[in-house]
Amino acid sequence: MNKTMTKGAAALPLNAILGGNCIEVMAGLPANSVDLIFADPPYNLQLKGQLHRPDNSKVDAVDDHWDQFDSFKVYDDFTRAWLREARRILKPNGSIWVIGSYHNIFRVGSALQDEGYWILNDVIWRKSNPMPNFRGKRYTNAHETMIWASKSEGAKYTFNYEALKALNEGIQMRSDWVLPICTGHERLKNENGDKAHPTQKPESLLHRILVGSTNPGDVVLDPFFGTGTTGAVAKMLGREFIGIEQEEAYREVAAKRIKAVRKFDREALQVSASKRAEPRVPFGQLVERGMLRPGEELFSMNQRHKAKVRADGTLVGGEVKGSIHQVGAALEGAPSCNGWTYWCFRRDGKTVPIDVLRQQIRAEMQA
Amino acid sequence: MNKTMTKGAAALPLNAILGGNCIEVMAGLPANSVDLIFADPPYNLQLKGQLHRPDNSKVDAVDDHWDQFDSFKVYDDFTRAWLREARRILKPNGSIWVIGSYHNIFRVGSALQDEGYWILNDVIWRKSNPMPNFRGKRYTNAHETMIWASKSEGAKYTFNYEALKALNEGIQMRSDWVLPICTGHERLKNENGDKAHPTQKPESLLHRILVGSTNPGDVVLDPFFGTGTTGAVAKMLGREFIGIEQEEAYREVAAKRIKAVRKFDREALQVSASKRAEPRVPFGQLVERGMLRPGEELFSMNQRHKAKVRADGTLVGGEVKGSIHQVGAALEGAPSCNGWTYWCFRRDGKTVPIDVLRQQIRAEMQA
DNA sequence: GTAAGCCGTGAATCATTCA
DNA sequence: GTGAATGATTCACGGCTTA
Repeated sequence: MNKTMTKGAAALPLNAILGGNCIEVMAGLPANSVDLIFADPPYNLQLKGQLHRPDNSKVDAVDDHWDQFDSFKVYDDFTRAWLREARRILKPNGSIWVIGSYHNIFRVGSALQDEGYWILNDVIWRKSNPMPNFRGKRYTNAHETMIWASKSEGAKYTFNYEALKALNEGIQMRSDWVLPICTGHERLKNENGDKAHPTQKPESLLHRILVGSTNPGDVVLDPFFGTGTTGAVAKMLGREFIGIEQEEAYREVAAKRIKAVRKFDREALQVSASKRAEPRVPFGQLVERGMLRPGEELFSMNQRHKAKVRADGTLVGGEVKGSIHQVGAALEGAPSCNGWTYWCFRRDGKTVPIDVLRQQIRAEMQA
Repeated sequence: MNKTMTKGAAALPLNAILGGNCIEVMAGLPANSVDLIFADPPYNLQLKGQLHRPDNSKVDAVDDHWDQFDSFKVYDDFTRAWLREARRILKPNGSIWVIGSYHNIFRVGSALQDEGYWILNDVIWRKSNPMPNFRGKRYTNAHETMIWASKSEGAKYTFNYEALKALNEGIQMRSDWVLPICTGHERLKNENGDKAHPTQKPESLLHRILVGSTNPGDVVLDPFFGTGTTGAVAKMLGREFIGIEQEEAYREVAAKRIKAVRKFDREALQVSASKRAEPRVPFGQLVERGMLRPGEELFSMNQRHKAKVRADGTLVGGEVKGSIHQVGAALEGAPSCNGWTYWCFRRDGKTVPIDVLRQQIRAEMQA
């Protein structure tokens, strides 16, 4: 299953789990090469010795001067360093997801903005079965926060709007997702029955992220791979993955897990497409093909206006001449108008939107 | 109703709305004197052009001068300055709530931590009726984030656990609160009918915060008072308030509003628990959660039709694609169809209606 | 009087292609 | 690169009008 893809000087190892420090490993990967990054970085701000400064010098675990400020400083430096490498690797139209809790997410969000990413949404994972607060001293910590950002302002990121709307039964997907935490058979265990990883994320979370922000064949990088939830879901959904994980024990669990995953069949991976992707049909073609006759009258959806079709596919309505969109906008006094859904024609006493004719043409094109 | 309370050198004006810049005004207030701070600072939205709805009406966006900042640096400096003064004024066991969106909340959260506050929870306000995303380019922005923090680590902050549990029908209050946005009669209007303030917060939000984090008689400071929601709810609940607001027009509206507020009598607090309809469960969630696999076949109740599940929660049955309801209706030649009771899946040789899976999810949600 | 339907609106970083 | 043309896009409520 492993492949490599050559991009510029360095090669991009696909469907592989790489060992080592994620900042160093990412530094060896080619620029502008991955479509999506999902990152679940360490939350704990008291990591001390486990963290490296951006220059890779180790933080002294027995430093007497260790205090809260140092702690934030080191965490911020670490965060900025990995986010910088991640951004270099990301394709110009790629996007990143980062998950965290109130311990670290504000540091991460600020760093994302400072490094030039452009935040698209913050999304709340609302846990349907969180651990209660036993001491009754605070609110039940029932959610985690995810940040979705593009590489830069104005980038054309992937967002499968229709697919997400379909996932949500026809209503556009919101920024709060109700999903259970990872338990039961999905939760990976060691031989001794302990959980294999303390913060294993549910596959449902990655499913929604990958369906929404990638297309089949896209490359997904996870720099804090853990037990490989990102890789497992990527494989199911026909995406390529690259995992980076420092701990050998986790790499082993992840490799075994992903090996057992079956990819969904091709038909199942097809997802509701956006109308923007449909081929463009000029209105004039309806006239050329005789679906509408020059001189025929069209009526606005609200029955308040009418216009006449001309041989070149423009309309005349009152004083206004122009495209179906221009005439519709002018008659309504609106800044814009979708002529396809605005205008109707009459056949056998019935009023039919002209969009029906466009759909006929599109159906023929596919056949 | 106004009183003053002398603390050290300066006097603490109670139940007053102070004009001027909040940083300067706070600088004139005595240290360690207020029990709670609620702050709804400018979000720094950075909006570009005009946004239209699909019906071509204009979205009345926040374009006020007070929300404009030249850069993150300027915004950060402003944030740190007011948070520093706020912390000085706060009693050692007091706490602070700050609300924001992804535009600013990460800056605010980092600043809180850097200034020495200790974050207790981040709390999500899940809006039951948010404005949709009109262009289909992102997730519906359906929530805002609040941060609750004590003055320092180890402080003995107020948390009325039992009162909140009672508010939540006997279940421990979680970090996500579902509340509607401020509309209807509660929304303050100018004489011309326009909204008096672009971002008025619902009283329900402040109600929960004040019940949870203060006791009767406590002093609540709001440095971005706006139209005085904090003051109004504080008065209802028998707390003292101090408001700071730069814009005279807002101060006038707030003063008038608060004057009309009556302190609660017990009876008014009794709110009939609204019977909620059963929560809607999108079919896609069964797929995301692995209860049904993409590619798996479903069978109609009458065994006459079958269809395949796709990754986005739509079905393919013969030539027909769409939701469980749409495909069921099409295959039956019926105008409509309840897909939940129409489709079945097979497990261990048995045929089971998919509605069983929905009931499982609902049971989890209620637990 | 009541029910059904239309209209307005809310903290929004909200387009893409072709000439 | 710039500007014009095409044409895609909304959920939950509250208030008011009409039947």
